Amino acid sequence: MIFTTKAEYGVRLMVELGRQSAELPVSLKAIAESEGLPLAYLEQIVALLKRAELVESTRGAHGGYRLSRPAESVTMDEVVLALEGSIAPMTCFVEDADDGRVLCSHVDDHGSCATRLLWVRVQGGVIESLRRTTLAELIAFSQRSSVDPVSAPTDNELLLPSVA
Amino acid sequence: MIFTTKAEYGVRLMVELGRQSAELPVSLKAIAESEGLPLAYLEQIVALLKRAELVESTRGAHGGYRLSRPAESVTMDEVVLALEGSIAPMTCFVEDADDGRVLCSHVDDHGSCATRLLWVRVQGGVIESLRRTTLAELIAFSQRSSVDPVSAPTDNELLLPSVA
DNA sequence: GCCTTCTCCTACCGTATTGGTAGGATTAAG
DNA sequence: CTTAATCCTACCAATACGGTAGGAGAAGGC
Repeated sequence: MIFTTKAEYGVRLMVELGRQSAELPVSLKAIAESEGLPLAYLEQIVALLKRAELVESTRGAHGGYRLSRPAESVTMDEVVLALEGSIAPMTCFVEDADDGRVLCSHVDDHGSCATRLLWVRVQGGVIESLRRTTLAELIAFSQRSSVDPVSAPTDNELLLPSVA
Repeated sequence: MIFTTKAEYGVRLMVELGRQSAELPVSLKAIAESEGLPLAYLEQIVALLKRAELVESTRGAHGGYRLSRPAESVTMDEVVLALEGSIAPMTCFVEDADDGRVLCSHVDDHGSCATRLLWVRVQGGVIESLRRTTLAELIAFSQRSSVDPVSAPTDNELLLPSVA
């Protein structure tokens, strides 16, 4: 599995925020109910989004969360990165902050382990497909399928960005 | 993390097999020693590769494993799929064998959950980057960097297939 | 004021998966 | 008949995942 439920719930949370008008904040309770997700867990997840400055909050009664920026300018690699912490294909893929070297258990024998080429490409593929997708696209998609479930697009259709 | 050590060790195992001449089999013990991996664990992993008919084995003394096909014709999506079982971005991404429908906890309210668009694209990105890479490429890469560690290519170089 | 509705913070916890070990049975070469 | 290998299956410790629990602050409504 590539992503955990943090990414799943967090993205759905962002979509729900985007469906509302950007002015008045939405409470987590409302989102938890409409999405059928546990409130206490959503609280932890939204904290990650706030730390990344993807959402803003107002406390107290009638408070809640709203998007910091318009959904069109939010790319999903930002969102998923904030939620998952990193997008690494493999445990050994921990970049050292100093020199950016990729650590690997097999680093002493060869210059770099044989699988490095592969994981770098995979990581690139994931990040690129995330970056090509904006939050606005997901919001449009969710509205489309909720209004008319029958017109749900095929997987092939999904692979092409709707904004060419 | 996208992949487990099964994929890591399994790919390295395939690379080691490819480095040898394809005729005489290589024992797991030799690979375990040269790669510094636990033998008993490698046995389980190579069983996955054998089940997928990516390697063949001969039992008894002087036995071992060898590639079933030339490394040029082996794409890494086959290998990783055999090792990991599936390449799914999310828990809800379990295709039912019957109708291929993607299950999702949120499937009852909307036609499909809002994140489906995103996960389909990510899955496509991963599989595509795996499929563009052949085992032969990894073998060539491992020989290159073991002979001359200094000439290790940059990450940008890695992103482009060496066979255009 | 003070009650309610929110965000915010942190500690805990059951369960499943991961990353192995252990022990043996089977097969073939010398 | 010993040795070197594949094969098979059960077990196990640690970690991460997916939450719960319980509260402490902040802002409106009355």
